[in-house]
Amino acid sequence: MQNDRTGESLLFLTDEQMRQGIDAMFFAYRGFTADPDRILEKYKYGRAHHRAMHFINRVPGTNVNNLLNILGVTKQSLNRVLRTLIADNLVILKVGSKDRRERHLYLTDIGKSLEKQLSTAQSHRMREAYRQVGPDSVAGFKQVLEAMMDPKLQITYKKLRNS
Amino acid sequence: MQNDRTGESLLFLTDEQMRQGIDAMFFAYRGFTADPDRILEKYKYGRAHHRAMHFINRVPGTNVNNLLNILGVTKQSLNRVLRTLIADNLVILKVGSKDRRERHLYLTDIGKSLEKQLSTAQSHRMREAYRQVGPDSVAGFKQVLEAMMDPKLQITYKKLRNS
DNA sequence: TTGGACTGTCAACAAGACTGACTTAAAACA
DNA sequence: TGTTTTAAGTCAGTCTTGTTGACAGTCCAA
Repeated sequence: MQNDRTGESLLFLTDEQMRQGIDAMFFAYRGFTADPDRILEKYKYGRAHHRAMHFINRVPGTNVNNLLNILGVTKQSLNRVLRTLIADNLVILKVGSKDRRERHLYLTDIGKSLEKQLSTAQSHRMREAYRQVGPDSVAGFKQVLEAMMDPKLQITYKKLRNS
Repeated sequence: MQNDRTGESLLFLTDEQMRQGIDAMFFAYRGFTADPDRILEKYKYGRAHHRAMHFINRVPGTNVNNLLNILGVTKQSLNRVLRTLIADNLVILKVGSKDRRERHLYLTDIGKSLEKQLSTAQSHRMREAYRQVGPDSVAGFKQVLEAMMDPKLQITYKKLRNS
């Protein structure tokens, strides 16, 4: 009764407290995307291009289908973005050697350098936030985020950490 | 040297660790929006309508300019959304009594009921995540989110908590 | 060896964001 | 009082990013 306040205190989370959490997610996500967005504007790319580059970098050689599952968009939506990235020589396609239906995606050196620029900007804000709050809060932050994901994406997320 | 690991351990956050944080924010935000999105689809509304309703509920009687600052979109963008919400009798405008140029925004009873439905769905996932990780992690989660906001939105966020 | 399933591409369209220019009404100022 | 500023709404046009549906090439198993 004294300890194990976990269940107890959380049972009494009010609507107001939950709404504050919603506010926080919304405002924080705007901060999260703000810095890369400014860079992307200069290159006439959008957030979709950033996400594609981010995850192609995270999973080099991924095929299109796998990337679709990670991003959660339709084929056409991704395809439009990939076409411009390929045309601009930021991404290259390689036909699968085992299964020639598959296209494997890689960042070129130019692609890697833009991705680096974007992730540096995005990480900078996150790193500064981490520094302000300290490691224990950071651990809590990641735990809540992970618990909020759809189960399938939770698995994807764990795979990204291990690869 | 033993304690005060704050600076020390965070100085050594690798690129890989930061990229994991980026993955986590992206996947968690998809979870965050997934449940309301499913409800909104039934009513032929979008995320923009949800955000407007959420913050009109948070700041009843807000004027349009204030809502624009909170949402971070343009007048035209918000106006399109407000027009449909007003036409459908989810939101009402009231001419300001002090300054008759201003329009104050309120949810109608119908609006409140849809907002309640959306926030219940969205809170449900968050509450479950909170329950899984416990109160300390939740505190850390909120601290990091707050630290990631733009300074202006940090102020807005604090105001929402106090009102 | 052929029919079904799978991988990726392309065309057409819709939602929701943006900019820029303009109007109307009301308040503030000088 | 008359001019300027502010709040809100509107029109027109564009861009990004999402959607569905049809199609082409490839693999594999009956």
